[in-house]
This record gives sequence, C-alpha cells and structure tokens, in this order.
Amino acid sequence: MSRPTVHDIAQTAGVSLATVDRVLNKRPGVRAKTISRVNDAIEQLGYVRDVAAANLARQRTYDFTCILPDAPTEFLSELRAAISESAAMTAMERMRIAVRTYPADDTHALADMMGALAKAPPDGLALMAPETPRVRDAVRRVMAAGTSVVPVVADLPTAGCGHFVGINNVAAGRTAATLLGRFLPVAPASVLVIAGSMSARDHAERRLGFDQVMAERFGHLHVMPTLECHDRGDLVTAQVTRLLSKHPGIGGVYSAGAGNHGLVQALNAAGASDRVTVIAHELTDCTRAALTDGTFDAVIAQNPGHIVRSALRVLKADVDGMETIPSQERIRTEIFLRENLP
Amino acid sequence: MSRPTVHDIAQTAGVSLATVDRVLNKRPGVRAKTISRVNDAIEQLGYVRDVAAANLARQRTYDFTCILPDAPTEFLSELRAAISESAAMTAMERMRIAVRTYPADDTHALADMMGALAKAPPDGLALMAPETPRVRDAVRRVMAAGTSVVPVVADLPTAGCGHFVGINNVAAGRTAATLLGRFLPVAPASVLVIAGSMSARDHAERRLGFDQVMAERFGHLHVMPTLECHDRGDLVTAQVTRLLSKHPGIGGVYSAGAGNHGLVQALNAAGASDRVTVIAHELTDCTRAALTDGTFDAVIAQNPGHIVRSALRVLKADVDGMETIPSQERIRTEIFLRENLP
DNA sequence: GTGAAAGCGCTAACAA
DNA sequence: TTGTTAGCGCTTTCAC
Repeated sequence: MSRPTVHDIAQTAGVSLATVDRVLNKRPGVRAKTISRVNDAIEQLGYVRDVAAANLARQRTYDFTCILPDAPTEFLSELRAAISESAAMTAMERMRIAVRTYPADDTHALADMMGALAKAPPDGLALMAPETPRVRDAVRRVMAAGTSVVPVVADLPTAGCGHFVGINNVAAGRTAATLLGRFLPVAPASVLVIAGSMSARDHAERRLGFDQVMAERFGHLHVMPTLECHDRGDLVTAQVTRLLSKHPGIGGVYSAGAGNHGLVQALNAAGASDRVTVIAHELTDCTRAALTDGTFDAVIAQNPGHIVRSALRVLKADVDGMETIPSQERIRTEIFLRENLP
Repeated sequence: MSRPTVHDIAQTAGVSLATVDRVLNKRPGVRAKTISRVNDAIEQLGYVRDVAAANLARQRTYDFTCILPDAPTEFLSELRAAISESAAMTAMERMRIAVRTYPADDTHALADMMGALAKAPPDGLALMAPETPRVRDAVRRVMAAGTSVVPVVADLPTAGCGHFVGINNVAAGRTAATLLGRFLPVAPASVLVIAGSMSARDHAERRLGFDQVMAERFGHLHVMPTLECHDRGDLVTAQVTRLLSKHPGIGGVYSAGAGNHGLVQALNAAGASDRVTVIAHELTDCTRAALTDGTFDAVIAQNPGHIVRSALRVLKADVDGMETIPSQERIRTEIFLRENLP
C-alpha cells in the first residue's frame, strides 16, 4: 500500500486538487467547512506531503552566496572544501551556492563586494567577516535589498542579522583553559597565549574565556600577555623561540589562532615539546600531526562540514519563513586528543 | 539563466528525451556515436541531473527498518528520538523507516523477529544487537532475502554484513584512559572500571583500550577488576558504595556502561565527588547534570543523530549500489567537559 | 536504435 | 469559493 497523495485526499474529501492544495498551503479563499473536510481526509489517510515533488512543481530555487576572507589558513581551505562537498545535498534541495573571496583585513574591498551584491541580491548570504562599522553598514544594505544574512565562524552581533553559525568562543577558551589546567601538574608555571589579533572578536573571546577559568580554578598558573602573531607561522616561530628561552618557567601554551606550524617548529627547535603542554585550535593536517607525535596535547575544533550545512539550513529556513530548531543548529566545540582523532 | 534540463540536452544533441535518458542512465541500445554526441551536449551545457525529479519519476522508495533492544537506557531513547527527528530528511529522500524493538538480551526473540522480517524483506536493516551465533545466522538469513544490513552502535564483524556505523570502542577506552590519567595527579591511586557486561563486545573493547593506555602511560595507577553491573543503576550504587569504603585509595572511576545515575548517587552519598575523578559514556540528562555540578569530569559520547543519519546514508548507498565515502561516515568519539556542553 | 507520449506528486494560472 | 489544466525535470512504456 503506497502512501496517499493529493489525489486521494481530493477524492475522499470530495473536492478538487486545487482546493486540497490551498488547504495544504494555508492559502485563503476556502470555506472553513471545506477546510475541515480536507483536513479530516488528510488525518484519516495519514497523508504526508512529498516535499521533493512540491519543490519541483514550485520551481523554487535558492540562490545563496558565501563570502569568505582569502587568508591562507588551513581552516579556511577546509571550509571551502566543505562547501564544495555540500554540492550534492545542495543540488537536491534546489540551492545554488556562489563563493566569493575578499582580501583578508581589507574591509573596504569587502564592503565593495557586498555593495555589488546588493545590486543583484541573492536569497541568502553566509558571511565570514570581522565586525567593523563598515562591514555592519554593508550588511545592512544587503539585508535591505532583501537578502537573508547569516554570520559564519565570526559573529556579527551588532549588524542585526540572522542566527550566528559557529562556536561560542568564550566557551572554547574556557574549554582550553580547563584542559590545560588539568593536564598540568598543580604547581606554579607560566602559560603563554598566542592569538592572531586581539581585535578579531573570536580570538578576543577565546582569551576572555581562557582567563576566566584560569582565574577561577588555576590560580597557581601565571598567564602571560597575549602574543599577537596575525596567524603567521614565521612570526609565531620567532616570538615563541624568544619567549621560551627567556622564560624557562613556561609549562603551557594556548594557541588560540592559526599559524600552528610555526609553533610546532619553535617547540621542536627548543626541544620543549615534552615539557610544555599545548592546546591549539582547529583540526588541520598540521595540528593532527602535532597531536599524533605528542607535540600538542589537545585540539579544540569546530567542524567545517557542520558549519556549512547548518548555515545553509538556517538561510533556507529564513527564506522560507520557517523556524529553525536552535538546538539542532548549535555548532559543537569539539575536543580532540591523539586517541580520538577521526 | 536557469540550469539546463534534459530537454536542452536533447535539443543541442539533436536527439529525443528518451535517448538522453538512456545515455544518462547508461542503458544499452544507443549507438556509440549518439552517446558521445549526447555526452558532448551534457559537457557543453554543464548539465547536472535533478536527483529529486529523477527519484520522483522513478517512483523509487526505500523501505528500511531499525531493530533496537528495549533496554531502558537514556542513550537508547536518544537514538529512538533521533530516528523520529530524521523523519523530515527521510521523507524528502523517499525512505520509509519502521522501528522494531526486541527484549534486551533475548536473542531468541530477536532471531524470531528477523526471521519474520525475512518473509517480507525490507530494502535495508539497521541492527543494534549483540554478536552471538544465533544473531549471526539470523543476519545471514535476512541478507539472503535481499536486505542490506548495517550494524549500528555494536559491530557484528563475523556476520559479513555492511559497514559498521558507530564509534571505535577501543579508541573510546583509550580516550577515557588518557583523560583520566592526565587529570589525576602523578601519584599512586586505584582506578575503578564499571561496565554493563564484559560479554558485550563494545564494553569489552572499551576496557581493552583503557587498559592499553593505562599500561603504556600511567603505570602509577592501579586498575581494579571490572565491575559488571548490567547497566543497572541500583547495582552500580550498591557495588560502588561498597568498594569506595573498602578501598579509600580509589582516585578515579571509568564508567564504560550505562546506569550512571547509580554512580552519581553512590559518589554523593560517600561524599567522594570531589576527590574522585570520573569519566563516563554518553551524553544524557544524567551525565550532563553530573558534568555541570562537577561530579563527573568528562564524558565520552557518540552522537545519536549522526549515527542514525549515517546508517540511513549507508543503507541507501548500498541499495543503490553506490560507494560511500568512509571518512564521511566515520562516527566521531566526542569528548565533553562542563565547559563545552552543547 | 530511436522517438512520442504518458505519467510521478505537487503547484499555479486561469476559468467558472 | 471552487475546479480545470498545464506544467516542473525526469523516467518509462510502447511504437516505429
């Protein structure tokens, strides 16, 4: 017995297809009495609508674009790869995704790009960008042009746009601190924190959460001022090498940004991989290798595939005027040790 | 410019729809020359097939069933909930899922159920069951009837069925040991391991991995014999209470099975929550609460939603004779601390 | 070997 | 307020 269709409903309710469709889509122009007759039939037959067929007939396509910075970090490549991989699912749901890239830190170029977008506004925009006044204004313009905007990886709380898709970076910092504090022996030691730039909201939030937990639970550890290395491996190597020899009391490192290959290099050169406990961010070839050979002790990560799929779901729901289930769209802050590497 | 359809291909290749379809689906009865003409058109127009429309026309539906034990653990409820939640995605992909339940540990009942299934074999079966000869034979029978079988949560390596969907339990045990070993101070202490039953493959594997790492890295810790409590909270409470007072040297607990509420109760009653470090399995209301209030220190988990979706994808791919991408179907062994609870 | 035409389950003009 | 009808993109008989 195959599942009931609109025809079956029409027949048992004694109305036409069009009326069934009107009731199904809550369109006006049907007598209350007829509505309930149709609904009874729906109930009785246990009808569930074939979404694929509906979308086919509706000819609805979703035109989405992703805007990402072009910084050469591994995480960004993974994000891009995740977008390509979503192509299959994406085609099935009748959405088309365009990816655009702007020079990292050049918010002028970014604003221009978004201005151009507002000329031919897509249905939705997934945007990974720093939170500056210029960006905020550009976001407002695109939204005014009718595009749903969802911030990705880095939140844009003041732009008045959609549900943020990414991890809670304060929580990520707290997680890092908990791991570092518990992995280190209960004895005085210094802890080095490396970030890209403290003006990047996500890195600042990680540092904030990290400091909270350090103060709350690990008073015996001395947290040093943040080393800002702009996610550049060469700078990380230089600075860490310098500090490692200057402060022999360094027992832990929290790498909140990118450029981890520079950190690995500095630690190995100083022969410090064993005596220093390291927590880093994002699961990449580099951090995976460092975890495997014991240079790093834990990695905090957000799954690029989940981020992309969630952003797409959120945009689609927004365009369709549907609610999203927040608990389902929360991106998890993952923890990896050598033992649970995927 | 909307995307090209079979009509466009037919037109530019100068053939009919039917021929295009034959080429697209690699059906015989087309001259090689015509094939390449069609393929050229496909290439030239950048055609990508509309899977949803294809499935609609094809009238293909996937008839799947899930068989689960009826043990009253929270994890199983979550798994069931995940199955219901997958209904939306499931309908879209034209699959129908039936859920059947057997009395836990009653492999006779399970075998009967599977025998009945073989009478009207579904396209696919996701099976969570212990690995016994009877079960193995039942699986073989269902497979002989033409059903694709994928083992879920607990592997069935000797039954010759599909790709296992679940975590690597040896790795999970190793992860638990690493966390416990690194969280505890470097000093002699005893470690208690609680499992449901060592004849359950997953629990035995966790214990194996746990012991490996304990031996490799944490020789100063004494791992006690496994406490088998059959996932029953009351038994856990009784046994743990007894051991806690008998062995004051217990500094860590690894709870590899269910019944965690019993463990929480015993620890609280003994006032031991602070001095004992606890690692447990599965993220449930109980373990979440214990993590939040500091009774538990970490939880190792597998995501029920991922398991269900992955099992469905694997079954569908198998039925369609498609390859799955193993890396995409690997279920992650997740780690939760209080700080990164979702 | 190839093509014409009738659907799949649903939506949306346009009539009535 | 309701019904008729022609599709959406693809598959599949059945003729030629």
